[in-house]
Amino acid sequence: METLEKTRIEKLNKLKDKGVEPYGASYKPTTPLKEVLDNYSEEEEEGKKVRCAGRIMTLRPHGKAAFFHIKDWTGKLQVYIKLNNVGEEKYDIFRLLDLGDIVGIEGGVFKTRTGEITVFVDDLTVLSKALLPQPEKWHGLKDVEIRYRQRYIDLSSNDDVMDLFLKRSNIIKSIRTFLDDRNFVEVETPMMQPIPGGAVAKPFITHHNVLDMDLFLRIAPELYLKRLLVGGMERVYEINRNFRNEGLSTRHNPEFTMMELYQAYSDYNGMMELTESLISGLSRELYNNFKIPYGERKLDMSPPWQKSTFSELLLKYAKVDLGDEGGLKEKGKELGIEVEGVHKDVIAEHIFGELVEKELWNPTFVVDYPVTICPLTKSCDNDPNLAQRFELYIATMELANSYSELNEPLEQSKRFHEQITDDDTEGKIDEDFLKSLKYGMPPAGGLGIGIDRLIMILTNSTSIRDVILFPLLRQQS
RNA sequence: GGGGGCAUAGCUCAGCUGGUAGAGCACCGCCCUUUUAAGGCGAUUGUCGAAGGUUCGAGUCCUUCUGCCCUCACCA
Repeated sequence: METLEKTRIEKLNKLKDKGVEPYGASYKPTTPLKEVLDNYSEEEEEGKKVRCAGRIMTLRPHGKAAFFHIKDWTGKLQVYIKLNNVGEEKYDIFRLLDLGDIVGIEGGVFKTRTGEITVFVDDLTVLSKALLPQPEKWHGLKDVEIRYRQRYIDLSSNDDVMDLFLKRSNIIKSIRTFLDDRNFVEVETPMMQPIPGGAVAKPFITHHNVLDMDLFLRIAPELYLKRLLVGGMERVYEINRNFRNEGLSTRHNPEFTMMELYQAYSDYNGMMELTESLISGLSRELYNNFKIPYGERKLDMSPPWQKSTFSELLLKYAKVDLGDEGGLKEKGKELGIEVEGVHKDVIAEHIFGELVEKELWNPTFVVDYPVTICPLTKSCDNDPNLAQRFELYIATMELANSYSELNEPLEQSKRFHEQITDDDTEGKIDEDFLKSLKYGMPPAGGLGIGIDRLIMILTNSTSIRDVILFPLLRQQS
């Protein structure tokens, strides 16, 4: 409503009339509010002066004095302002403040008779006058559409949302530390690629004007990271966005954050160890426990994690043998899956998605996929039809994907060309990548972890939109 | 794209079988110098998502559209 804004603009002008600059410059140094609360001790700190800044969240005026809470991203602190103490001029300025305004305060710390640590204001500075009101203090902001579209209000009014995104940042920091400790280096590879590769997905297309050249937002960094292996960078990782022009759901956002890493002289077994150590370690770091809540249930992240082969699980939950083409087709038809002219392994993959994934609750490594659906993966020594690949499932979600990387150039070339005729995808092969392999890529383990999904698991969020600051929504008309 | 649900004040929500649009908080005015969902008194607050239709009369019933949520399909 317009009048709410209007009355605030009037107050803004009154502040200006009083010579107050309502949009202050720097205000330093300030003590984080949590620190004020943590450091307080009755004997020594009574009356100790502090300087703090934050947004006014509650306001309880009592005529010639008032209590209010200010909030910063560490916590909430009560402030007491009294006419006698700050003088009429300051107090009149204070009277023009509203919920949502950002102020700086200076004063002595004390405890009220109800026992709350409070700052007794000596000086007050207006740092930002808010023209629109914050959501209601008691219920906060619940409307998910406003929460996603105007995340700034969500963050400022819902503490748990702020906590979650700070947690997200810390998790990613921990991942970096973990990898740095294992001597990985972080790199950045092209987000705009002339040939989108490294995964099967529809890309976004964009155009470079000066070069008059179509480019694709990357669907995966894989082929570039492997070039770095060829170049001799033995342990590389990248945490960055991938873009896939496909549907949206509680588990899919068109741009999402992926961590991909490659470790020379390792293989998918090495990647399994790394994955388990990383993710179980994160759950312990966050919860001090391997048993963590997710949705209505609990997840048991205690290592070692269960390991099952693709075909075992297919047999167990779909009652069909990976080698039984007829059985797979029949099962596929039952489930309404396209089977005509489709390779049996692709059918198996779909059946797996339909019947097996939903059973995989606690962390499970699914290993040894049919090689036909793994064009970038080395096949198993004891069975050329199986690939040295695992996918990690947690809470029925595919969370990670890993291979013993195929480093044989001629075989890689052959698989690319076969895949193209099969899939009729974009029809382009990254020939430079194939060329790079001919210079010799060390055997290596590769791993991709969907970071948003990992954050979902670790923060008990059931929608990917709750862990992405600005999820994609339709433009409002 | 298919199926299901939702949209009422700035926010959180009521609104029954169709009969003059409500509450709490916020906002506005007055009182109040240790309160904490401060309190007391008073006043205001609306394109009921949009457009059509049925009806004497629509927030309510019907149709279409828009947006969001869930779900299925594609995928990670």
